[in-house]
Amino acid sequence: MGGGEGKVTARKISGDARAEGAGQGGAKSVSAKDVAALAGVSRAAVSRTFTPGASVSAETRRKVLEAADALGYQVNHLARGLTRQQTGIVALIVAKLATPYRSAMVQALTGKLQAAGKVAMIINTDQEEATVELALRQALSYRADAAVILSGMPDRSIADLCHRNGQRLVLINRDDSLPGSIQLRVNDAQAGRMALLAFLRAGCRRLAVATSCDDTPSLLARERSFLEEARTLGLDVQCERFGASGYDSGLALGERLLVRPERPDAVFCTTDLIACGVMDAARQRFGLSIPADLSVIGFDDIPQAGWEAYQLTTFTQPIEETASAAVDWIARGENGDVPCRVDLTATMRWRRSVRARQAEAAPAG
Amino acid sequence: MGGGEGKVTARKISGDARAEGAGQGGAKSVSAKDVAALAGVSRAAVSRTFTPGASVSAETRRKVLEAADALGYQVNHLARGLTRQQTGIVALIVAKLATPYRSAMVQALTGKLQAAGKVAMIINTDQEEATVELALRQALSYRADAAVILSGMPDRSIADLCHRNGQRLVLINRDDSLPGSIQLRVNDAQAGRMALLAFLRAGCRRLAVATSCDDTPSLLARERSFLEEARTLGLDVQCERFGASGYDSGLALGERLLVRPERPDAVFCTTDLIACGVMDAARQRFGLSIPADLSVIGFDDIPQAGWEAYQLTTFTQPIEETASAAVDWIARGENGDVPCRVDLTATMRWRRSVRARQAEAAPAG
DNA sequence: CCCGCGCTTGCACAGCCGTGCAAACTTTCA
DNA sequence: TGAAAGTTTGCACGGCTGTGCAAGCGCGGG
Repeated sequence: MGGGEGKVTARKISGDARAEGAGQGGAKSVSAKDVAALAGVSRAAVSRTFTPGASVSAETRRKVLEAADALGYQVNHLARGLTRQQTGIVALIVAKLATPYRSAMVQALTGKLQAAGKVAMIINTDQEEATVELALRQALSYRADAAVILSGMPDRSIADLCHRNGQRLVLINRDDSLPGSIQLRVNDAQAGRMALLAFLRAGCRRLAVATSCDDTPSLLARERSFLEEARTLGLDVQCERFGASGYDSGLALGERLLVRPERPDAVFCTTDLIACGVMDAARQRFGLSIPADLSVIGFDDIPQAGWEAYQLTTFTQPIEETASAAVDWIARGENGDVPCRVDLTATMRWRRSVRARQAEAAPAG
Repeated sequence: MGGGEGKVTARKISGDARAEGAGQGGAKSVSAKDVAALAGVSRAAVSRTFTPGASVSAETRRKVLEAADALGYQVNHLARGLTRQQTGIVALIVAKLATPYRSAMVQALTGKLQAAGKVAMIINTDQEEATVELALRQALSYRADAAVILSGMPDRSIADLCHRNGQRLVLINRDDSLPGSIQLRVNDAQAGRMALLAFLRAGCRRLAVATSCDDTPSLLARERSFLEEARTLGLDVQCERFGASGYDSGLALGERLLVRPERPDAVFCTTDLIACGVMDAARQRFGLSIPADLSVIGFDDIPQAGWEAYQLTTFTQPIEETASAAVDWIARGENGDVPCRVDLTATMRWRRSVRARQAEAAPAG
């Protein structure tokens, strides 16, 4: 095993591989060693060529790049992540990804992460077995730099585990505050109050809330703030709760609400999907017209809310801002252990699902 | 420290690690070495404990698991991927993730990949700079076991690169066949013909196609098969093409088509989103009623197609089957270099956007 | 009592990369 | 021309894991 040139690992790789990669199986990927052998330099030279700011002569660099190109070499980020503390991987923990709001958020996050030189790994918690805890452990095992939690809520002990392992946590609209994490929140409570006021100004009197059985903090905050504001003003509100927060639930909620003797003339839906269902129930099954007979306000401003068939007045989620805040915090890195909190605002988006102000002044006017 | 039933005191460790972590950054995660030290065994014993089928005594195993639990140890998948040939990472290359069809597909893929012990990495090609080539190189640099291409089409040379590096390719509805890859296709062409026949049976005579300027193979196949079948039968079809394949384009397409003197009474839309736009244009801007005045058929069967406001007759994408086929092929591994192709069928889903058969017999019998 | 056998366990190396350090080389200046 | 300064390069190690190999250990059988 002398230092003789018998160590030719990359036996005419260039020619062979170039000619036809279909040699056989070939599950082995090319490494820096192969490139070094082909270029006739040391492996360190290869490494330095791909490390910005390292000292390599132009000639060596050229040879290395040439060989790398011929072999199709890509630096192994996994091995690089071993020595560096950064893998560049960010785990996105999410359930019901196919939902319009969720998918828009994931799209924004993946795009911005990529622009920041990171890469997103999706961990799906749709199956019951896949709890948030399991998801976080998986993220940990891939040494993700950070994990973004879009669904569910991690146990405090698991969060500690992440923190101890140097994995930072981004909580989007979760209500607990954890060490070494950032919390991104939207003004759900304020939105609930604004919705109520909007209905009152429009002259609506028989108010209702349609929401799901999911106990997501955001949904609860929207519902509660609406109800509380109403109670403060001495108004009664019918509240109906059913199923998951999707279109079908909205349909069912609409039927339940509109069949009542005291038929509501305004429904605040905690989700746009629910709102679309309620609107369809009102129109198709009760022959009501919107906003003349029924005013509806939703939340999220999903694309469908802007469709001609709905023209739903709603609250626009600050998706881009949220994603930017998350990615900035992740990319910034190293900001100590103090939990950080960022508040973002969902702004009201007026369309045509709330009737115009009535002649008579609203009490809250 | 003798090994005499060392009941590991979790509290002490945790406290220690906590303190250290809080000291500064604490980006270091716990490794097998740490666990070995705490458990009083060799590092190899730790490794074996977490390797199914390896030889470890019950006693050692217990000590290791206890220590691992106390420290919150997770096997480093990245380092494991170094020695094994498998990283367990599968790259999903996708643009416009927020689209209903795409997000549903990604949800299905991530779920099934996870169930198969893999994990999905999302590479977003929305930005112009992020071409499919770049995406594949990134996948390569993370040593993904496979890459699933949902958008765009890789150059042949890049595909060769992947192949040479042992990265397998899954092409979903792409038209090129590449070495070491699997191609999943849907019967777009058949669907186009079926749509035409459905219109004819319903007694429609003034046929039209609404599609986008995207040159996705699937969309082209749907459009062309519809047009060709019509020509075969000696029928004339108006074809309008505009923008990207989203709702807004559908709205615009509807306006362009319906303003014509020869107003169509049937429109085949190559996408459900386009179909929803066309329907809304017809109803809101031209006061038409569907299906009495206009029949519409879409493609994809996105959730909105089933909403009360649309009740769109369309073709159901075999999303679950496609995802299963992809994941099965990926998990199966090692199936030689011969390109593989799987054909799946999108089945027609009848709803209420095509009018019932007219009394007079359609020419196509 | 001794030997062989099976189970455990530790050593050491491989897998891939980045980087400190020292040696070798090039360039510049006196 | 010689020396000093600066640049480039290779060696070797560290980061984390899996695993072949051989040694250690306990145990049953002759």
